[in-house]
Amino acid sequence: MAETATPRPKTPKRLTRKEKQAETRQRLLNAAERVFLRRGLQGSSVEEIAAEAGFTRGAFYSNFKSKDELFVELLQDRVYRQYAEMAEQAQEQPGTPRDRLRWGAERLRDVQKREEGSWLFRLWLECLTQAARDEEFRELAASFWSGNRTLVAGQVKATFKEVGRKPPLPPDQIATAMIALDVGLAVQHLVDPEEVPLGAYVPLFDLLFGSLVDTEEP
Amino acid sequence: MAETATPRPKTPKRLTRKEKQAETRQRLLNAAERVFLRRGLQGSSVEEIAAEAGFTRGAFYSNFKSKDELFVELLQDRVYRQYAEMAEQAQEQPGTPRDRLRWGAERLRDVQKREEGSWLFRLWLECLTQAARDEEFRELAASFWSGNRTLVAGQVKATFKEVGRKPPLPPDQIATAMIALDVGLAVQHLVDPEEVPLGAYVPLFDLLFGSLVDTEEP
DNA sequence: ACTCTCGGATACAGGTCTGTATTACGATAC
DNA sequence: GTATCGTAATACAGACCTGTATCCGAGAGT
Repeated sequence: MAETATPRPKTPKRLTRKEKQAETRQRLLNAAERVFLRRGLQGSSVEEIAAEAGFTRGAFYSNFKSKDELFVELLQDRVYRQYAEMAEQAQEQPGTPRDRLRWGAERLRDVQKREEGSWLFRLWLECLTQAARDEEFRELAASFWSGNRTLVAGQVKATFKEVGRKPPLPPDQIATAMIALDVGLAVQHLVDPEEVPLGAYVPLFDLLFGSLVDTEEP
Repeated sequence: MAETATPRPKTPKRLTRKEKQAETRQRLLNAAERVFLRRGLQGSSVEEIAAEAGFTRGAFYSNFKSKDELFVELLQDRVYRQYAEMAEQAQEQPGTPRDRLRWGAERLRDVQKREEGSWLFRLWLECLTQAARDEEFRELAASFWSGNRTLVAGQVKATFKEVGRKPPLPPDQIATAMIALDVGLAVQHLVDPEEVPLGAYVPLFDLLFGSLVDTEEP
């Protein structure tokens, strides 16, 4: 019904071919995520990924150059989407600096709580391990965290300005510490969810960073 | 010539056979460490490990049941040795609680600085990634960190008692945070040594945890 | 309708890995 | 000196994986 209503005679459905391929690509990416999670990056075979998506290797190789390439694309897609979203919302949070800090901690906690976020974290771990040996992956990880750090550092700086205090350390070092706490808690929670519950996120962020941004000195 | 000089007729050199095998084992472990570091856990083959040690697969299989078993033994051996040493020394550190905190941060930093420690950390990462998918590895990692956490928590508790203050959060949560900071900094440093230098360790630990244990409130 | 194109399937060549089963050789014991 | 024992070497069977090269069939253009 939509076709006849289209006024343009030139491109009624011209994308069908491309669209179909794009869908294949997406199915491969989704399948790859599942396979990577259960086999690891090195442990996954192109064959299994293709099969999981309902294709053969032929489809894979006509869409991607290699397994690594697919992995990088997958990770960038997923991670940037999630973080961009969070960064956006952070800007417009109301309340005192400390409130905003707690809000941020809650969000980081929720990311781990949601299955989707936990998957993502595991993929990151995969990337990290590869990064320990492989320059290309190291740069990927570095550029991602560098961007993140800059972002957080910006917020830290702005916050100190807002409360009219001088940061006790360079903002990017404080940002590094916040990221470190996030990563470190996530790692420990992954390994031992009982002993390191996600509930630890908020009180710890509040305890360690809260006093830095309080308007009042105790 | 040495034989005739031996006074004991019963056990002149009875261990030679066993000792030799023990050496083979050690050589395999050392070789495995090197191979794991350049290929990863999954990426390493039994063949390569054996070859690196100057043996064939035959030697491997008559000493270990599987690659995973060897890995676990390797990691436990290396890690426990290092941490045990540090924990021991920590007990007998002089100075104020804050001094001891800084000393601890310096030690954690130095572990990453020394090549040996950085290797160890990479092996841990390998284990961690495996732990994301494999129950057995998860338990290994969990038990290790659990022990560590208990240890640190004990120190935290004692320190608060010493300065006569009540911990703002349960000691084991604070311990979790300290471990998290260590892990998180190490990870970031691994990926991007320029942006996250090891020099950040001491000031950050001091900033975040120092005020908790000061005898004087500001 | 008639080709042309290209996404995906299939077949193939070559390589690597694991684990076991058998063997050889050197050290111990008698 | 000879028999024994056990460590490590070797041979082998089976599985799996990667890339490439080739083929087929369904949209797209005319």
